[in-house]
Amino acid sequence: MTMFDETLKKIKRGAVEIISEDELVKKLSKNKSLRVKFGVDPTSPDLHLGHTVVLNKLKAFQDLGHKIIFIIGDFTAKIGDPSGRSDMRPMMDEKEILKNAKTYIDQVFKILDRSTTEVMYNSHWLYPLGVDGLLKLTRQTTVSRMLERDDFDKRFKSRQPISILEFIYPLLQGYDSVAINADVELGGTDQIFNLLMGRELQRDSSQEPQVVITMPLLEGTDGAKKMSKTYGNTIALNDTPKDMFGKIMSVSDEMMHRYYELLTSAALPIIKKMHPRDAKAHLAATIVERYYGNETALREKEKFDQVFKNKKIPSEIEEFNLTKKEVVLSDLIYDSGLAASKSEAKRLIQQRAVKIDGHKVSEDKKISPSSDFIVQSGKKNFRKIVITK
RNA sequence: GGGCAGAUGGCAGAGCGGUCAAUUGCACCAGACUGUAAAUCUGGCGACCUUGGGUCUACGUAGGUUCAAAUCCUACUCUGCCCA
Repeated sequence: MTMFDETLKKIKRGAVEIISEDELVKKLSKNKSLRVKFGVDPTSPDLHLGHTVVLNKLKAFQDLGHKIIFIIGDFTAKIGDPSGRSDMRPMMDEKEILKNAKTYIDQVFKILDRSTTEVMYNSHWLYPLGVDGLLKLTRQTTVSRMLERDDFDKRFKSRQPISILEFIYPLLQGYDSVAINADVELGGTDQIFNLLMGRELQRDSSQEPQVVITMPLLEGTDGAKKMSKTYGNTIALNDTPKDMFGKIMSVSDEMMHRYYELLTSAALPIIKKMHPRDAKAHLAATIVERYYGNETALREKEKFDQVFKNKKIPSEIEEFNLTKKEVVLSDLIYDSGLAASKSEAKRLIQQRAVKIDGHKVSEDKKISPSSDFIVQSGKKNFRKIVITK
């Protein structure tokens, strides 16, 4: 196998579609550094493992000596990408967008190499574009072409609203490619339409159209929908090591293999032979290690075993200062943050989910503790109650 | 511009004058079991209280009818469809 074949193999690994492979080969064989575009709209402050599927691929490009153009869609975030959506997005506040953008960049560099990455904000060219420029863009495509899109088509057929604004989104994302003269653009499979729009607009501006590479979408912890903040099924890069580990452990056995496939380079046949619990623990440790280092990963694994396998009380527990001499247990549970409301606290007691120092509590009652103690609600929530006067 | 239909809890979606804090599914929480926070089964799932009971807030918004409204009426807002 030649060096070139090796390179191509690295790029193709895991990719769903490359449009077109011939063009990619042509671009690669020029032997110059390619401009690889990746854009994200900072609609929420956290990147999650779903994003890393593509980020890992970007890293691969980077390792091969290419330049990553990381575009923060501060302008497009205001519109909201309709891709894969079944409803309209709310318009976002500019301040919030910029705040999110900042945290995005920090997180992205947990994976990408800072020195060969260029970060750009698409408001830099989209604001100056103006209404004239925008109208010119809108002439490049037609309503029926837009309606060919699966997500729009579904919404149209199920009589859900689609605003004109959403039609404009793909044009703006496509224009980003023109603005930075992209050679390659990466994205999830749900992005295919937007990515292709870039090719079209580039052609209209007599640029060489970008090669489009799509990566699979990672399902969230629920195992059904794609990982997305809106569904609340994410594992975020900014999650604490504990949450990250725990969330991966809560994934179904079936999903675990999918995560292995898309997030690690592990050999799948070997994983399938492992005991599911051990395989999952290994996956969790591998991913935590990537973002928090080897030591933290080992520590989290130990803590997890301690709490869930051996059913012991964890070594580190959040503390709550109790100032009153006497307190109703349900109030204490609510005050210390173990329950969202007093009703819920009472319910937990009724369901025999509450333990004090390891002993099940059967009814709500006033307690007047003389020394510190540990309250547990359910299997995973602990609080150390510290008496303070 | 005209006509018709719709807006219900985190989501989907019942209810169409009192028995509705609102069927059901998903999500979520808990219990049992286990190989883990997998799977499965069971229970719970607005808030507050003097808790086998009571009070308050909630079915797009604002009013109205009624002893009583998510359910009827009016206006408004938003959405879809049809006509122009």
